[in-house]
Amino acid sequence: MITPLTYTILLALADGDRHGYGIIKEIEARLGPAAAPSTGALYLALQRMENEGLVTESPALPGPDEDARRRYYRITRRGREAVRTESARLAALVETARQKKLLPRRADA
Amino acid sequence: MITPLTYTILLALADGDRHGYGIIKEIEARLGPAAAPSTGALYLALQRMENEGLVTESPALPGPDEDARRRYYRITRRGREAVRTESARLAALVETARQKKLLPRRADA
DNA sequence: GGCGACTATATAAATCGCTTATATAGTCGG
DNA sequence: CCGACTATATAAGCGATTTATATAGTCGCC
Repeated sequence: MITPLTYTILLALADGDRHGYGIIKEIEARLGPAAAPSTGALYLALQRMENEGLVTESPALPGPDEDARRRYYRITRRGREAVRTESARLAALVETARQKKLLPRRADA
Repeated sequence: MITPLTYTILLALADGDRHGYGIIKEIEARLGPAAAPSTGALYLALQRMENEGLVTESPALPGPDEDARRRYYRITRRGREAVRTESARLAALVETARQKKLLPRRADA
């Protein structure tokens, strides 16, 4: 089981490479500011995830009109497997929550 | 944000009081053996959750044909709020995963 | 008659990830 | 000139889970 932060980061990287700060912005945009990790949590998590083989630093360098400090990350095959597996697990939890009437279901009570 | 284990336990208690071991069995039945916590994790989590006001020990005693060692737990109003809020958060994550094509959507590619 | 598996609760030690705080540094707007 | 934003990074501390262990009754199997 991957951690919630690991999952959120993998989800942010699922549709394209991003740099650390850009990951935070992607999470804010998709899930709201409350879901976004602090910089401390993010960069630590990226290091750990690189060691675990879930992401790699991409060789791409920042373009001339981008901030030169940026470091880009890419999801690996293992990372994609992990985010798929975890997504299925969460979908099962949400389905259980619906069965127990904790969430509204479309066209239902 | 509640922890994954806290969420799973609250979900198991959402539709009725259960004793500790019964919570494990409920999780196994709904989500598979891999999702079930160890006894160590469970009883520690129940203590913590009782301190946080998410569950209370119910005054109900085991019936004559039940194991006398059982201790029953009930979800509180705060616990129910917490599990609802977290369910909505997870549903948003799953929806994002679907948008990023990490999960099949019913009648869709 | 003993052994393993199941039911049932509980605690201790250790690990590990996150939180909070801090550091550096350039750019932009008021 | 100061605060906010972009951007990455590390340190110290906290807290939850993992793993291991303990106790104890019942049941089925060999």
